Amino acid sequence: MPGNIPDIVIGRLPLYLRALTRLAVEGQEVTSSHELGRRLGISSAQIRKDLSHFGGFGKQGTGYHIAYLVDQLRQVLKVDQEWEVAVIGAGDLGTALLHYKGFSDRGFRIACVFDNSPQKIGKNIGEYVIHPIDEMQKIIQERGIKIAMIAVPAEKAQEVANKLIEVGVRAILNYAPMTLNVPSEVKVQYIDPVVQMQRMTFYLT
Amino acid sequence: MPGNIPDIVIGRLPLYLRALTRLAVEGQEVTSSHELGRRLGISSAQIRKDLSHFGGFGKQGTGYHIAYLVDQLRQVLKVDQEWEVAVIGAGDLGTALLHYKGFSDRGFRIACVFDNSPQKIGKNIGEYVIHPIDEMQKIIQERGIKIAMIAVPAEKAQEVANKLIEVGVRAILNYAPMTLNVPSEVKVQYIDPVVQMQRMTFYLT
DNA sequence: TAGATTGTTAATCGATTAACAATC
DNA sequence: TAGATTGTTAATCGATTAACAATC
Repeated sequence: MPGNIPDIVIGRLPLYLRALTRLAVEGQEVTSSHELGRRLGISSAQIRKDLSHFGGFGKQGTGYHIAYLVDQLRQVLKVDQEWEVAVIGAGDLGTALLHYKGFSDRGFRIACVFDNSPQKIGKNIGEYVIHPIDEMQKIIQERGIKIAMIAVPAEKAQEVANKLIEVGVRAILNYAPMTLNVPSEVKVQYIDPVVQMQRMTFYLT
Repeated sequence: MPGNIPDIVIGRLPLYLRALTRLAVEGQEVTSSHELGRRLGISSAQIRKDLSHFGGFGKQGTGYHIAYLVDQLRQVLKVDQEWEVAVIGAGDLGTALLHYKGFSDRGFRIACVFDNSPQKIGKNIGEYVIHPIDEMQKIIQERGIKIAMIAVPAEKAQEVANKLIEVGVRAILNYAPMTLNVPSEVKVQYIDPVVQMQRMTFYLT
């Protein structure tokens, strides 16, 4: 199925899931493509079209049962399980990621953290011990970890990525401000706050 | 000019700028749409088309002079100046943002930080003093700040955004995991690492 | 039943790519 | 000159939207 579904559709599903979860927390049980669209700034037609790639989740006349749709979307996105994630880099950003409480109920759990600084190796951050980067490949391979977050300086990011891919990592969230070169079977997502701010300044007067 | 240029084109310019800056650091003086495209995983035709919206920056047969193109892109994106940015929320994430050194040479400077916790107000983070959130509107208005980063819990994000917009903020980088409701003259960009990871798990076997 | 909303088809809209004349 | 690469046009491709029959 993945083969014929546009990536741009997959990209919106997590937003639907997030908004639906929020509606559920607010105590609502049923919603419609119109209501969801209004909340997300997306047309109702697009939401129905997107969802229709995966099946008929709604009922004519009434809409979508939120708990059911959440469950289905979790299955589609494969976050009805908990993925172990490795964090590379224990600077300010790595530390913030380790402290972040928002991963666990959305399908992810940070499993380990690595850094190359002798001052940091062996130290604790919350419940985590910082491992030396030399042990990165061994540990990731042993645990079968498929997802990593790169929070190292830009100059080291490509090298780290290569090593991760070598031992089976297939999804990388890259916080380093540079484009990574990876084989086609590896997915990369980027977070660079400066890029996102530069996308807005153009519109400022 | 902004009116007729697709937003998706604007979205790629910061990536071009970032890659070009990197090439310059590596000591290169000239590049081509092919080389840039290879680095970014974008077709050369698309790069030429995107740039052509703003003028002819290259020379047939030779390509683009990097320093010149960097300069032009900075002007287009309006990051040939330094924008003051307000940070709302001084938790782990806010702290990481305040410590981050990568803003200043790309057009931004954090000007002030706000939090509502009595334990944090008045404390220092690096060179910054944490201001009470009650002073947020006054300070932002006085300084004429147009850009803010929201790093508060999801439940508070909409309220904070409303207050920011009230006093003139026109660009928001939202780290809270929720979609904001804003008037059309305000730009919002989102950073939610979980959303980005959920965009990759779909493709994992 | 009357009203509401889905899932889907066809039409529209917009973005990407291919190709090439111009020219450095 | 020969080779390379731009800027631009036209063709292709893909995504969004409008509309509506089906039906809860």
